[in-house]
Formats: sequence, structure tokens, C-alpha cells
Amino acid sequence: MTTLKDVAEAAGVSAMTVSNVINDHPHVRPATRTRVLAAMARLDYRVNVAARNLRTGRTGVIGLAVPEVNATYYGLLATAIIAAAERRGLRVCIERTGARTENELAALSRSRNRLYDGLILTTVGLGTRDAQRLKADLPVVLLGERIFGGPVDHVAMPNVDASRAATHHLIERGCRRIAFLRGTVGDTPEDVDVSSLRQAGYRQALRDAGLPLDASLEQCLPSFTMAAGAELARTMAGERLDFDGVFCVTDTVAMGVLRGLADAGVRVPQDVKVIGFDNVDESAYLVPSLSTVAPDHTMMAERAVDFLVRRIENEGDMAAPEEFIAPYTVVVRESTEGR
Amino acid sequence: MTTLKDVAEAAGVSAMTVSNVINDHPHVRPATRTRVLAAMARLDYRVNVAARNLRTGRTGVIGLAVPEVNATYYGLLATAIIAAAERRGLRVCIERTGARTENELAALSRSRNRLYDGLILTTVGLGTRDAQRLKADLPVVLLGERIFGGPVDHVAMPNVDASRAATHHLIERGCRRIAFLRGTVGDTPEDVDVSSLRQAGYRQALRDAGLPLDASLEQCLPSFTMAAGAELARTMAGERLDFDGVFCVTDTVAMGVLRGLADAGVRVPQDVKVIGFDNVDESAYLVPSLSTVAPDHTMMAERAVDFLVRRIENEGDMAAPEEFIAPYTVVVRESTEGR
DNA sequence: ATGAAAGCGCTAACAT
DNA sequence: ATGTTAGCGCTTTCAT
Repeated sequence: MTTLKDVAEAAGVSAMTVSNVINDHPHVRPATRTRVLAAMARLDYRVNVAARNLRTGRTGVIGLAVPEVNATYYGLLATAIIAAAERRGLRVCIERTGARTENELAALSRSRNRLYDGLILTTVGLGTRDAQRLKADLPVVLLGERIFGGPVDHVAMPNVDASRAATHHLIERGCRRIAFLRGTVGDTPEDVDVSSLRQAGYRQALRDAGLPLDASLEQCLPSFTMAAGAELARTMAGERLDFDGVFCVTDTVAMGVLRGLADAGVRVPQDVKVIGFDNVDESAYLVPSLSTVAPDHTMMAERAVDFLVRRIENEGDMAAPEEFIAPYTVVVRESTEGR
Repeated sequence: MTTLKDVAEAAGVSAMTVSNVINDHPHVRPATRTRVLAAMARLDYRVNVAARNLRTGRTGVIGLAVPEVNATYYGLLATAIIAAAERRGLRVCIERTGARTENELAALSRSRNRLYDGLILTTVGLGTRDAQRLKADLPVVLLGERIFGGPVDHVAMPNVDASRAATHHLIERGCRRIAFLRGTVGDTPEDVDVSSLRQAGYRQALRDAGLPLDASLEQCLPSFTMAAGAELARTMAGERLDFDGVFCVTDTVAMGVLRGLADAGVRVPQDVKVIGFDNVDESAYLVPSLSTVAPDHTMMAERAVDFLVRRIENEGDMAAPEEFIAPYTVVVRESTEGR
């Protein structure tokens, strides 16, 4: 393995000069620089990031901890974050937490091992009561809906507004008995999550339209998976629950619902209209294609990386944590066609 | 930041003893161990991986470089690899290459920066002519179909056999004019890739059944995306190409094809039967659900990690590179129903 | 413009 | 069973 010292010897200079060349310091004579660069190329030299990090405390790598790596939504998000980080000269390492609180905390503390300059944490397990534990000694940006007003910068979706818009869209298209498929909703107001926030938007839209809230239309999923969506849709149809629209907490769930309704012989959009949330790539290609709410993922990623870079670069500066809520659009496709 | 030295002082022992406790060395008196562990907990100590790595050359982290992180197939694979690595006490960092040759090489050389103990590289850009460049000075396992007989351990899919089986399945179900949708196929025999290998299987099956090869039935995709699949399917239907079955190079392409055929008013499976390759999670939930070939991803992941761990642990040992081809099954669903 | 010295936090090798 | 010494590869500081 070639070290900086080897290069220095080969180029007939000191290690310091090589270091200065590598880090683009001024005050290196062009001739010297050329000689050093040649030696580096000849010896196929690569900096040892561990050694550099030991001195500088920087690795040029940020971590991205997500619940799942085979969930299409997180793939979408990760791609946007990688692109945003790349523009700022940073690498991204993705790690999986399995949506478990302990792993989310582990991701935090392991990142402190200084393999990362900062961490973007997508949390689904941690809640408001864990907010203080986010105060790690490395920069952290929170991506998600579980903790608001926490001690770190935070990027979130426009859950309530977008859900109201999605539900409103179904109402506009003539739906009167709209089901909402969601995860469990906590009892206390501090327990925020995608389900409770999107439920609030759903209820607002119904209220705004003068439609009654019907508890039987709010159905609970064991997980945000296609399997759970399909199963629940089949059950709802089998029990002859009267509904003409479905707002699903995520597109993945909606994909399952489309399948489940097909199994039950329910036609979409003629009998029941369906709308999801996320606008994952697949949604446009389903048959019928899936209407959905599209948060601006690119902007979310940009802001998350911006927040992180700012904290990384101004280490001491304890500016108050910021919050960013992304804009959204309603994407109308076949699953809510007709009226 | 708490260092090992701080812990040593707090516990009234030397740094070495703390190190021995951390690394579970024998010859530490239980009482001492307890005292050290208490000090570690009290001071909230974390090892500095960079420093440890600088000494030992190990990080406990392996890299996984994939073309895309929002491709459902790689998500599936990554999940399996993370699970396999976890069982062996290793962390996994996922990086995106964007399917570009230069980035795949960059992933290799960056990993040499010693952030990783080894790298699992899923290559689609590198070819046989680049095989020698894989001989990095860190352990590498190749996952993919582009290079066979290269200088490193290699895990691949049963492309030819599985494709023959998929095509055979369509024939069994009564198809006689079976289209094959694939990427570009190289001119020289060294240019292997998923398209050329799966094409070989497709042709074998037709030959075995005594069906003619028809060049017009082998169609080329600009990329392995839903968009490309949908577009091509619409074109084929629009040009009144006569076909009653489609074998798609991946499930993702097949998803697009299902959509494109629906756009063209072609019914699946009544008018045309469709089969894919990969068995991604979505395939079971499409309408119609997608028949496909399912390589054993779990086994692929296990072997890839096994290969890598073996190389990491026996650094000097230059055993000949091994190759592992995963087994597969044909999963029959609605898209090839009836006859 | 270049170099020498020191040390980041840790552990292998060798004492004791 | 525990401690001492030395050094991994790099950069910060200060000198020349």
C-alpha cells in the first residue's frame, strides 16, 4: 500500500508538501506540484481516509439511515439525497434500521464512531419522548413525521394539507363514503406519525365538505405493505363495507389495495376510487394507474443535505433547529377517473 | 469526546487494559473488567473506528455498490445482503454507482481508502476487458453477469437455464410467437450480460420446442425501466406485431409491458401472456399478477458475504476465485394463466 | 515555498 | 493480569 511518505520520497519532497498538493493548498510551486502529482499517479496513491479522519475529524461521508432498503419510497428518497450530497462533494452511505427504535438509536451512536460527518435519520420508531436522545455529538437531520420541535433540524412532508387535498380530490370526483387506511394512531397528542397527521387531513376534508365522520371507514393496517393493503381491501369488500373511495396512507399500501379490490371483483375507478401518498415510480405504471399525492422529494433531499452541511461546517454554532415542510401536488391518474 | 485514555484514568488502569476489555481479550480479572465497563458506561465511551482502523486495518464494515438504489431489485438484494452480513457481525454501507463504468471503478478504488474491509460490487458497466481491474488490494466479490472467470469470487444468476425455463413455460401455456424484450447485446462472445445470457436461454427453449427464431420478436430496450417496457409494448402492439407471449429481461420491464399492453387494449393473459425475471415484491400484487423467474436471492446474498468474509479473514491466502450460480424456480401467476 | 516535529486514538508486541 | 513502548498515515503548527 502506497503512503504519502512513499510519494514524498519518490518526488524528492517532504510529506508535508505532498499533503499540501493533495489538499490544494496555495504556496506550492507549480513545478513541485507537477512532480508530486506525477509521483502520485505513478505509485497509484490513494489517501487513507481513516488516517486523515483521525487528524481532521472529517470523512467526507454522510450516513443515511432508513427503515428499509427494499421499500420503493426510501429508494426514491435515497436517490434524491445521494444526488444532493454529490453536488456538495459528499458521499452517502445507506444503512438499514429495520424500523426498530433500538436500531435507529444504534445508527446514531455508531455514526458517532466518526465514520460519518453527519447523519440523516429517517425515523419511524423514535417518538417525541425520544427527542432529546437525538442530541448526538455529530450533526443530525431528522427526516420524518414522528418528532416535531425536537433538538435537531427537521425535514417533513406536508402531511395534513396534502391528505386534505387528496381526500378533497376524491370528494370532488363524487365519492361520499371515503375509507382511510392507516397504521395505528397513538392516544396522546404527542404521538405524531404519518397515520395521525394524514388522518387529521382526511377528517378536515370530510368536515369541510359537510360529510359525516364514520369510524368504520377508518381502517387500521398492521404494516405499510402491499400484503397488508391487499388483505384489508379484501376484508372490507367481503364484509360489504359501504365505501366508494379509499385514501391510502402510502402508495405501497394502495398497490396492495388495488390488488385486493381486484380479487374481490370491485372495479377501480368505476365502483371505488383510490388515491395514495408518495408518488413512487410504480404508481404511474399500475393498471389502473394510481392517483397520489406527490411531495417534492428533490426539495426535501436538498434541504436535508443543506441543513446537515451547515451544521457540519459550523460546528460550534448552536443556531436554533430549523424545520422544512416540502410542497406537494396532487397527481391525478386513472384510479380516480370519472365522477 | 471521551477517549480510551479517559476511561483508563477514570478506572485507574492503563489504556491497554481498557482495550483488552473492549476486545474481549482473556486475562482480564473480572473485578477489573467490571470497573472498566462501569467507567465506559459512565463516560459514555465509544470506540473511534478510524483510530482502530488505522491500527488494525479493519473497520467491520463492508461496502455494497449497486447501480441504483431505487430499483426494487437491488433493494431486494441489498436487504438479503444486509441480513447475511449482520449474521457475521458486519455492517453494510450501500453506495450507488449509477450504472456507470467509471463509478464502478471509483467504488473500487475508494473502498481501498480503507473505509471498508471488503466490497460487493454489482456491475453492469464493467465487462470482460475490465476484469483485471477488479484485482484491487481489498477483497472484492462480484455480483452480476458481466464478467465470468475473472480474478475475484463471483455470484451469478442461473440466467440461461432460468430463461429457458421461463420461455418453456410460455410454450407450455400455448404461446407460439414469443417476444423477448432485452437490452443491447454485444457483438463479441466476451460481451456477456443479462441480455445475451437470457437471450441464449430464450433461443434454446424455442429450438427445443421446434419453434422458429424470428428476429422481429427480439426487441431491444433503451433501459431496464418501466417506462422503456411500456413504450416498447405500445409500439409492438401499434405496429401489429404478431405475438402471443412476452418474456421480459426483468420484472421491472415486465411491469411497464403490462401497462403498455393495457394502453394498447391487449388483454393479459387472454391475448398475450407475459413473464418476467427476478420476482420482485411488486410482481405478486400487480393486476394481473406477474409470472416470473425467482432466483434464490437469500442464497446469493449468503454466498456473496461468505466469499467476502473468507477473503477478508485469510488475507494472504490466494485461493483460486470461486463462482456460485444460484438456483431458481418459476413462479406461475395470472399473467400466464389459461392456455 | 518547503520542512520538522508532534500527535490524533488506538492496539500489537513485548515487558513485567 | 497488567503496563510500556512504539507507530499506523495523516495534518496542524511552527520554523526556516
